[in-house]
Amino acid sequence: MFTLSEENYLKTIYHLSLETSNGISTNAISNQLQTKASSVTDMIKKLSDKKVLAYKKYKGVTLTGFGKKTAANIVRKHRLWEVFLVEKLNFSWDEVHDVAEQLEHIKSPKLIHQLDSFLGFPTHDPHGDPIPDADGNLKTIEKSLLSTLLKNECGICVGVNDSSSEFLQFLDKKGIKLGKKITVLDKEEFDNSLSILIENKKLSISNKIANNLYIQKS
Amino acid sequence: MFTLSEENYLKTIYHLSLETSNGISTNAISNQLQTKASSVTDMIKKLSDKKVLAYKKYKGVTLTGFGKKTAANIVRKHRLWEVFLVEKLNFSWDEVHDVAEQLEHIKSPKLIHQLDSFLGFPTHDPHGDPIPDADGNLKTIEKSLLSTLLKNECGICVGVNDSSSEFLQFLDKKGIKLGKKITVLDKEEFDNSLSILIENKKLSISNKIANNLYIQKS
DNA sequence: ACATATTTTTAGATAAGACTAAAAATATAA
DNA sequence: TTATATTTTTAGTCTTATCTAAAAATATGT
Repeated sequence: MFTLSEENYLKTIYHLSLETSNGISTNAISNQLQTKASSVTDMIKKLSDKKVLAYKKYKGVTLTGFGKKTAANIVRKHRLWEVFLVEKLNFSWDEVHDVAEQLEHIKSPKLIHQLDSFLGFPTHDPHGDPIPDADGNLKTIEKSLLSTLLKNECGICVGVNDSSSEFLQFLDKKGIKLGKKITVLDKEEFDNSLSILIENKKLSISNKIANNLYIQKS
Repeated sequence: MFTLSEENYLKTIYHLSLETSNGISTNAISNQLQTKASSVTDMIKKLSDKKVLAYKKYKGVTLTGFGKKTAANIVRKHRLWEVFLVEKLNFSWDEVHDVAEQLEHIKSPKLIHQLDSFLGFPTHDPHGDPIPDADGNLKTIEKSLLSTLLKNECGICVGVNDSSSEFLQFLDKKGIKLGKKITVLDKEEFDNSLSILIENKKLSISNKIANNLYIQKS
């Protein structure tokens, strides 16, 4: 069994592992968790004693198979709870993160199995992120940043790269929702801003926004 | 804000306060929480510094108004989650306690408000215990232990005194559920056992059982 | 009422998880 | 390749919540 802290480290290392194929450095972890590198070293030792991390001094860490599964299960819980909050309790997608951050640590296999069933076995959370299955496997879909689309290309909005409430509220304000079709009308060389079409409305989108919206090309 | 431990002490003291009108002794708390008396003394000091307990050395503690409200809110969360688990996730009433024990510590006023609404503003948990309202007020109903009923008296089964899974499973096996009408057909002087009628079936009930079932007389 | 028993508190220790400061290892650049 | 910068680890400290053992206060029984 893992403590709250151990679970938070595991989850962070899991997320970092999905972004890089190398080992995860002490500093990368401490940046993410807002702790000091020395605290990370301590925890790394504990987690590698518990067989969830492979660790060689000064060489960073990688998750073991067991560690990957354990971490994926925490992420699974987090995302299922997010679906619950949005679908059943009328939370908006920018309000769910902090609560799910707490709920993900509840220990009850039956609870998560029943919740999954109650929600109709969802495959993605409200931000478009995939929900790992009970074995910890992730089904990733083909998606591209909106900023990589060329003029006249189009696709469905399927996810966000930044899930801060500021960004999500900005999207709400602009009427940009997951599932909507987006067409790139024009690209501005000068500042990499885009002119897009969404639900018959023309919008001007900065590069910063386009770099944080995922599109499934169609 | 209160830590997990602080919340558990508060909740325990709250429950003990409902049973006795006196101050709560250090030993009573340590028995309930399975900790040592010295640990209780430490925590009592911390909680009285935080203004939730009134404390005089060697004299036991009582909850302040603020403490009572804080504790009632934890109990409110516990019982709402129990309703959720039984009504929405198909848990049985003997499976909910340990999970609710974890869920009660989730901090989100919106979550609990929305959950309450989602559940249709329930007034009692699956064991018949009243759910404190958002201000911490408890509405207690008139109820008596089955063992105090006289021959030929009857009433509705409205709660349990012992909510261990052993006892609850025993009730399931006997077909005794909350809401059912129970009539005392006979009382045995020798061992204080009862002969009762429930749903047209005659059952023999030991004194131990009758001492743990609450009846609303009718 | 006084000796004994019980309860409660104090004092000091431990483990987890964080920290700071300094040392050691590794990476980078002239 | 050698000096410098960066990263990581070690060593030691702090806080929270627990513990044991002993001291102090209160309660009980004859």
